[in-house]
Amino acid sequence: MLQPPTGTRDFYPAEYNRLRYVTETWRAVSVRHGFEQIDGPTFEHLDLYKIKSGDGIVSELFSFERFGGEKTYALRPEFTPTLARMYAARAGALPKPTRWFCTPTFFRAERPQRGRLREFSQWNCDILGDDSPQADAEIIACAVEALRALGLTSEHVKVRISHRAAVEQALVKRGVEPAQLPRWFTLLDRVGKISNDAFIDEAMKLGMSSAMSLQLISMMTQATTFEEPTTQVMLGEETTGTGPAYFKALFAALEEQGVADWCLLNLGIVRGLAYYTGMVFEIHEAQGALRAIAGGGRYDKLIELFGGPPTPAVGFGMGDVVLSLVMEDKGVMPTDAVIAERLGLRPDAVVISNGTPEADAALPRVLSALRRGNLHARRSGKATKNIGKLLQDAARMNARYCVILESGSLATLKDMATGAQSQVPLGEVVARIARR
RNA sequence: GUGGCUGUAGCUCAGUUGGUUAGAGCGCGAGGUUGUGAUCCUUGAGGUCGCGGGUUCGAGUCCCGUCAGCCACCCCA
Repeated sequence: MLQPPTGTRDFYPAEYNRLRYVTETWRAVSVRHGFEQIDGPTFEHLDLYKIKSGDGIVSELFSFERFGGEKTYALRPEFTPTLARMYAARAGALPKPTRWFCTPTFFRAERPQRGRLREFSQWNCDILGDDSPQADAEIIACAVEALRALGLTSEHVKVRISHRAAVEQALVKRGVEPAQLPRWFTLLDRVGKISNDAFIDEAMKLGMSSAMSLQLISMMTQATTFEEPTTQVMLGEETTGTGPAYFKALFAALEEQGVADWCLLNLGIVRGLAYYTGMVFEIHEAQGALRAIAGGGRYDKLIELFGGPPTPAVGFGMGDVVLSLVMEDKGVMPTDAVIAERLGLRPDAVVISNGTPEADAALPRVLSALRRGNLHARRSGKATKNIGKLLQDAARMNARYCVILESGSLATLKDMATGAQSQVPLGEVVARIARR
């Protein structure tokens, strides 16, 4: 049997509904938070992705040339370059701030694993043209509210927040030269993955004492709430100037938006490469299982890099794969029937015949009258004339009503939830089932 | 991309030290009984045992390769 390509998924109806449940929740939450939906091409010029990520990105992409063509394209592995390109092209005409979201599919040529596929859906939410801590908090709150809407709680998942300036400050304070900072960020990203001894070895090669390194490890691995004294001490000690003031404002805004209890300060969240300029965050399962559900932060230099005007920006991405796994692990993924109902897919009526020629003849007419009346109407695909089995089929379809045709003019209308039945002339069936 | 584990029906799994036409439950289809979602009875379809080689008189079972899934690296935009 032919298999789908590595790391891709077939979506049969139940799986497709689960995906839609997630993506439609993303969309609804985005709209409620004042974001407008956009989209771009599924593939871009390969060079677009080198601008932000360098040549090293190429091996992670699905890139291709058209037969006989000369240009090299790549399936989109992320949205930010497209967003930056689109924003830069019309920056002068766009409102400040601009709030955009999208929920498309992306493609990465990585080796698949649990929670990591080669094709996935990802929600992106960005605020462009607003450099305030309130904007940072709104971005975090929007991500959290989607998780809340999907049934997750602050017990299930945690937002871990860091700030590049705070981490840089901590490094500089321990004698690190600014030119060495990129190498340090790479090393800090490995805290927890390599042993403390291995970390200290590497740190000593970069010229830091083991005592200082231990302090650093401790700071990077602590995840504390904002109220905790250690947090205040850490922020007071490790950051200067706007640092403590920034976090105070951020936390106040998170508090105002009712998501502060989901959030922790964890300076160990470095978020890989260098285009983040300020606050960075990741959302993880509370015990640290799986990969990040979402990640994002502030990238104030990126729009310029893509040829636009200087524009502060903050945003995040949230993929469907890890999120769905966490929802299933936490038992908050609704049943197929509940999802179908929430998506508006529950049949209003299933029409069945009692097997007489008159009723059989009336069935198609009743069915199409219901459909013309803007109702979701089905018939059973079963060949049997057994009323019990046909009702069972209607129950399986989770229909609101079953219309049992008794003759060419009369039907029994059964409310499938209550079991209540009544006799109804065929001409009144649509009106009786119509929702008010 | 590197290394390891796994692979029997749509799903969950049986399948003796290699031995006849590879099984079960659920699900799916058809029929029967009861004019009401249940129960029960009968019955059908669906597998070249992931795929391809090899060893053997004989391979679902052993070996190699390959593909896919999972795990650890890597990466995480």
